[in-house]
Amino acid sequence: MATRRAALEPAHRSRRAASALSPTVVVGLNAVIVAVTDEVPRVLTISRTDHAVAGGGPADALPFGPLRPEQHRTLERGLRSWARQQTGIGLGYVEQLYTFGDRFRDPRAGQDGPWMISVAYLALVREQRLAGSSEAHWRDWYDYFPWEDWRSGPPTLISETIAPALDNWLAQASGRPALHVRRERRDIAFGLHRTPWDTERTLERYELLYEARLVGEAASDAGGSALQDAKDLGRPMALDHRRILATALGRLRGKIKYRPVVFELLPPAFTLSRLQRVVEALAGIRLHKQNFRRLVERGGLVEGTGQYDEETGGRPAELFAFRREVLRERAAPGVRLPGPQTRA
Amino acid sequence: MATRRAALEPAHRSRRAASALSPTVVVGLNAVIVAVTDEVPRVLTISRTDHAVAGGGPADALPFGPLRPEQHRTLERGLRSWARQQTGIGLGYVEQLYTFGDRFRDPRAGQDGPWMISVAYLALVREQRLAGSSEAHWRDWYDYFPWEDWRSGPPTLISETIAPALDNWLAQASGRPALHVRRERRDIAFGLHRTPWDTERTLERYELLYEARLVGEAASDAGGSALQDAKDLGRPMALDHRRILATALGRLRGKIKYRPVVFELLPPAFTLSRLQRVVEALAGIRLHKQNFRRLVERGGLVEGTGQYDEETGGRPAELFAFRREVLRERAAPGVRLPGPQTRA
DNA sequence: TTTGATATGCTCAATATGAGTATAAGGAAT
DNA sequence: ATTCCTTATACTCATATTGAGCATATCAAA
Repeated sequence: MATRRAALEPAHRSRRAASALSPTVVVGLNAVIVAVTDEVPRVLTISRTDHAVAGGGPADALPFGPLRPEQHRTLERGLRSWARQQTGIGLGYVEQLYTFGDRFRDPRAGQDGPWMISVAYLALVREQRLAGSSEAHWRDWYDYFPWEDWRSGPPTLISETIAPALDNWLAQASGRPALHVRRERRDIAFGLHRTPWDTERTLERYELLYEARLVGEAASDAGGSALQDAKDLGRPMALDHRRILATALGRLRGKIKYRPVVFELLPPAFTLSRLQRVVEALAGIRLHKQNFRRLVERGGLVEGTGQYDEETGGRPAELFAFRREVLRERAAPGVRLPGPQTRA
Repeated sequence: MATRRAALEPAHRSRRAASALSPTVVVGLNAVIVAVTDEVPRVLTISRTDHAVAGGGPADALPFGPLRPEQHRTLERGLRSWARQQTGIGLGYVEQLYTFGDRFRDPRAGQDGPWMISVAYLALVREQRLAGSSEAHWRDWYDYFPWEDWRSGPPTLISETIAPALDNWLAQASGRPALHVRRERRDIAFGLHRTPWDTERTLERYELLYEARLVGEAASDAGGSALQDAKDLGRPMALDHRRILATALGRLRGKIKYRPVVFELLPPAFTLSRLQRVVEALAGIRLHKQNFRRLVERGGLVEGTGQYDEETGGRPAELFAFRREVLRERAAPGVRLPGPQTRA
């Protein structure tokens, strides 16, 4: 309420002045809605035909809508509202990801378009059927980032396509220092030349590919046609939505290690194998089974329920549940990852 | 409100159309600028008299300014520009923190005010003299969060003031389940009842104190006078700036562990003791010296320069430098913290 | 009852960590 | 020059924690 003698204060004047100085900005809200089923991490996308994309065809987009100050009491509520409208899903766990503000976000608008900034959120849900009408689909996250899935070993896509293409990009560096910088970025991002693969550098990798014009969006953003020169690695998305998706993947991969967020993707009771498969799906690597089990069990993250799942096809597996008390006991209660599995 | 769709503005058609759908939002940019000197972590604040604060007096504020789409090419550039203008400092390392969007951010505005969202950034600098004119000051971070500094043991402030006050807040819970929730929040946030102190839960702690009306802002936001009933823990700030600061502290405490950001706060060459003191200042705890040294040295994070600092007052200390190659070698190259020091 | 799945237990060497003790190398006080 | 302080740096050692894998249990299907 206007308790603070708002109307009379000079501050009021200055506010009007302020907004005269700061023209309209449209705040967009984007949702990255994630679920995992059958070992595949999925993200909820909308087919949008009304967006200017390379080729003019429809493109995958994230659920999205502008903030409506008069309706949405907070950013997060606005986001939930848009998500429900466009996908029929009510979100549970939601966290803010990042705010993207780049004048050239929307290639249609150009210099004169309204400034658009996007506040992106990550939401975790248990997969559910999508309510009728919409054009929403669950898609395999790795359709967009095929190079991120190392569960069956180092992707040949990297060694056969990406690495050579980046060599080319390297060669285009102007000057020795620039070359050195590019080489280091490449090696660190893609784990080349005895650098370890870091599962969390998803954004760095996507942005590197963008810069090297190896993803479709790079060509179309620059006004060119995507279909000709770009190698088109992975499935493209509308606007900068794939960048947002890359941010989300990296964040989620990091977060599962120190906060018990995986459980948002699982039913209340689950087998340790299932838990492991969900973690593997997100992290994009395989883990040593016995050590994984030791880590989550002895780390106090889960506890057996005494119930068993008979559907395993082998020895029945005990059903476990998230152990809430761990929040009191450990400072960073997440699924610590054991070293990756070496042999089959 | 006059601010809505400022009709006289030279707005482009497209922008006007867009803003018909989504009314004006002012995007604010806030900077948390951090430096560490002499074992004290400092934050750069501005004394603002023109803000409505409890008591009407001047309050500390973060460097702040609205986004100016026509001038600022990106959010980050806008931020740098405001920071330079208000503090005279050119920022180096900058990272986005969080976007706060809460209709009631500015208590003066109330329901009818323009929606204001704030994009907050964290910047790390080496402390420097402040250019003349401004009302900028370096302030001890712990002036705002005295309960966060555990370097000389568990603060008596917690046991003597906060814990009892929170007991009171507990008692006000309505119903058994609510009580249980509050008790768990309290214990986890403040490390009470054999729960460990988690240095990174700074935001949780501040928000808990806010909810329990133990910080000045809580009273003034609700329209009351701060000075009477609130215990006024720590120095208050304008608007929700202390919440932003709490977010920054938590983020920084987390980040030093897996990214080599501390070095942004240090000169190129430093002794291990100095490095340790900076880390301790940020983390708010003391660390075991020999183990700290082992961790950073054998972790490949630093390398000796062969130079020595003679000013130690004891045996001269070797000067070390950040070892860039570590970025290639380790996935999460940060200053891992050894267990806290137990004895003096 | 054998085979093929899984699940779950257990071992053992290699590292890493927590918590010190011991020694080195300065300056200041005696 | 010797004795104290002071800070830096080296080394130790018992105790976890990890990586890697073998071994056993328990189901279904052949």
